[in-house]
Amino acid sequence: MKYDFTAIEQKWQDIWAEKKPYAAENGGDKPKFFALVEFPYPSAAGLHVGHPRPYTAMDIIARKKRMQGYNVLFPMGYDAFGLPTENYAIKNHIHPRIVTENNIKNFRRQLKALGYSFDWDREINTTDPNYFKWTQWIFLQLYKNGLAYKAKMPVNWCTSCKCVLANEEVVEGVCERCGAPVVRKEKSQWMLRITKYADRLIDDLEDLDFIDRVKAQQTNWIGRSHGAEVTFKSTLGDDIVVYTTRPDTLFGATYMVLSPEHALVAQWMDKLGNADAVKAYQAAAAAKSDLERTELNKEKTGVKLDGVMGINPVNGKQIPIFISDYVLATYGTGAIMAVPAHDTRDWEFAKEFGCEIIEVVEGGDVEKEAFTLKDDTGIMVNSDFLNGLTVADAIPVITKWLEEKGYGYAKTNFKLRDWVFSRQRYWGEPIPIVHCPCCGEVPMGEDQLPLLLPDVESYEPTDDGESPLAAMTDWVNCKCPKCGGDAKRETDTMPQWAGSSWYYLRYMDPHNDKALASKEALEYWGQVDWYNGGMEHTTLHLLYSRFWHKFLYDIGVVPSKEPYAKRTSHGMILGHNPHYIDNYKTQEEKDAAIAKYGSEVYRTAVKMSKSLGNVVNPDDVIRTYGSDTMRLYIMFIGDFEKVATWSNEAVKGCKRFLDRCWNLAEMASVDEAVSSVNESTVHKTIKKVTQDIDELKMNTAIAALMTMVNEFYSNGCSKGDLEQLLLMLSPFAPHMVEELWEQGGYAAKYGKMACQMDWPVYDEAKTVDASVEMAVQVCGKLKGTIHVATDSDQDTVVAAAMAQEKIAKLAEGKNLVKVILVPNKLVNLILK
RNA sequence: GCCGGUGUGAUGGAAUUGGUAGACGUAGUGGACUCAAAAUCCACCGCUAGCGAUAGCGUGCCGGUUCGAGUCCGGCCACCGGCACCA
Repeated sequence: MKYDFTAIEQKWQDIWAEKKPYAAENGGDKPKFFALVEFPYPSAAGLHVGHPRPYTAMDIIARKKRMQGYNVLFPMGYDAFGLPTENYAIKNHIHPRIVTENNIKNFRRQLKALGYSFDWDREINTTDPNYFKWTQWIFLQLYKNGLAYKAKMPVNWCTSCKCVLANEEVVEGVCERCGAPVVRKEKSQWMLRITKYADRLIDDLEDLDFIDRVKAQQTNWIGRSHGAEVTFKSTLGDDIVVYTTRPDTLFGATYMVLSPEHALVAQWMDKLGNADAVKAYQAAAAAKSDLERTELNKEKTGVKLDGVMGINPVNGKQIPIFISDYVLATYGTGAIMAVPAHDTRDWEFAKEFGCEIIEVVEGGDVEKEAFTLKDDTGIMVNSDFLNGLTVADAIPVITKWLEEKGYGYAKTNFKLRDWVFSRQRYWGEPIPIVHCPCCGEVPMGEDQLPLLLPDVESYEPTDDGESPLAAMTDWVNCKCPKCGGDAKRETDTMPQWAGSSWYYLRYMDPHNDKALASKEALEYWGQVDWYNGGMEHTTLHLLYSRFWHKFLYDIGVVPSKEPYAKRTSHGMILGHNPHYIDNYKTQEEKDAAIAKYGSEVYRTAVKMSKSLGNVVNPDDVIRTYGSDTMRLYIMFIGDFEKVATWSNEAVKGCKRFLDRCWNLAEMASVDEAVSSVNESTVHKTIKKVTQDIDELKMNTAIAALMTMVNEFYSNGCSKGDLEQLLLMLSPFAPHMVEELWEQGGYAAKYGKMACQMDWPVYDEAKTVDASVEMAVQVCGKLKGTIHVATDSDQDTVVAAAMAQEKIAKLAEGKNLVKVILVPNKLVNLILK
């Protein structure tokens, strides 16, 4: 029999579609297990080889859990709102709904071709009105609880997408998606008060089984710092509130800096001796894009305000006030006290502008550089009642003093900002708010949801920053839900992250039209037990959905504080670099490549991209080798968490392995028991594979299966041996296994598919061999090996070692002073 | 600058967490089968010296702890990812 993978894979995919062995029950006696992978954005390009990596890994886990007796929920859906679809639609004059439909069809076909054990009856789509009805419903709850609000503020504006972006979507001053420069623009925007959850989003990480780098990245992003707010007076009588993490250094504050946008600057303007210079600086700062701000962060610039001084509350000293764009309007109070002796940025500024530098912590040379250590090594000086204290001791003393005098109080600050939640685009969930001339902002009635998108011809973005929906007057004009008068709809839509912030809940009860999911389903499934996804979502989707979930918990919708019990992350799949330096033969070609591509030429692997021509299409791999080979290879490629480079050569090894398994079926003897020669191999392999799958070490699990097959080839193989192999292989290569299971008569024997069988269990006693090979070391150096009975005692082992000619020779004329025995592993003889 | 991570043969990667470094795969070499090739099967495959048994070296670099270090500690170097004037 030939291994006709194309026919076999189609056959079993059809059977699974019909018999639904992967359907999850909402209840029952079995323990539940909710395995989740990030649902894809259905792009026009189709599935990339990067997608199958996490999908296959979680599929293997889901399949094994099912075989271990769990009721497994392993769902799939599409995160289908978003700009690329809209841009594609505009370019090709096709409605985004049609584009989305086509893309989803293609994705579904590709996912099914990979044989994933998704419960397809639970498929969801964020652009389905029955779905986004509940996205809008959650928005209304956020609104009613004061967590959604409209505010006029400077926002990130992508010059190419013509749309605002969240802070999380701006990377190094450019748009995360299209790479165009991002500028700041004053706009009225919908905001979500994620900052209210900042503390909980950090603190609750502790109890979660998330990989450390995810926790660290979220903690850094939220950026909690502890310090104090201190009120300085100005000589004009105003309060200037600053935030500092170093209240201990207050006596070293020799000047103040306000951000150029600070309200006091405008207030003081007509009293300033140099108003023109101040205005010019403000204008220059406002014109800078985020990119320019980050690029220009070396040289400190600023303007001193003539005619006003600050008064340091600890000593009444008058100190100058500057404006400078190194102080951000959006963090803390937008104003700082500058302590040049102990802050690098203040020190640089002070040197530039000739400000006084007063040392208040001993230990550095503050004329040469700022001394910034905040630990116990520094002792306070020049600080009146703080003198002699360590920094750590001084902080509570000064904080208490400030509180007693009414000058300030302890304060915690965060880098995290509220989430800019509106987008000036068409292809997103409409925000269900009505603007009424009499009643103001009015939320739509929940019974009016979903608020559908208008079906129109043109939905192109506008240059003036208005949503394309604004031009659709029939849709915009409506009645106020409160007073019934003429009103207008909100025309901005929600960002792409809205639909994905709660999608895992919908899988629990995807067809419910009364609630986002029933109470019973939410109670039954509880949390996602294991969620795998990309690191790039750590401070976007993953953080956002934790925030929404906590809110839903607070209003009693969900029973758990956190959505995901466990989070793992996969590395990217790279392609070969066509411009790698060794690909060029002559020196001239190499030099030309370096000139053209720079340091890129030194990388062997790079991100796959159309322009580099190194993209691997899963469809091609499946056509050539079959999807079982594709699944096996993408798991065998390397450490799951690290980046890996696709190799068309190495795929063959996995195909060969499956061929060998296929041929083994014909070689197997009729004996239905596990054969005695293979018994320990089989039990060892069960142990190894069972453990490795749970730890996401699919590469070594596959290696163990390969080793076992190699053993079968040398020892011979019984039907019983083969049965164990098929069971263990079934999560990895489900199509071929089902076929061999059927052909080998196992299906008839048990009346079940392989995927419905119990996962094999090992007997610890049978994993040990009768004899072992042990290493013999002399003074820690390997000198030979011996074969002894398993669990031999020290005397036996030493005797066996000494019986070797080479060891005996080394021992000649020396005393055996010490023996170190690692049972069944090694013996180390210390000879002197 | 701060946070997180990585560094092992020609190559992708293993190593039960302090115990025989290089499992498994790819590439390569030799052999069997074949008119031949592919496929398949068997064997070899870290470096240096030697016909050989063998000896020496070997997990980015330097040092330390230990009977024993890829693994632990101290100090460097290189690369990757994230954040970045956050007071």
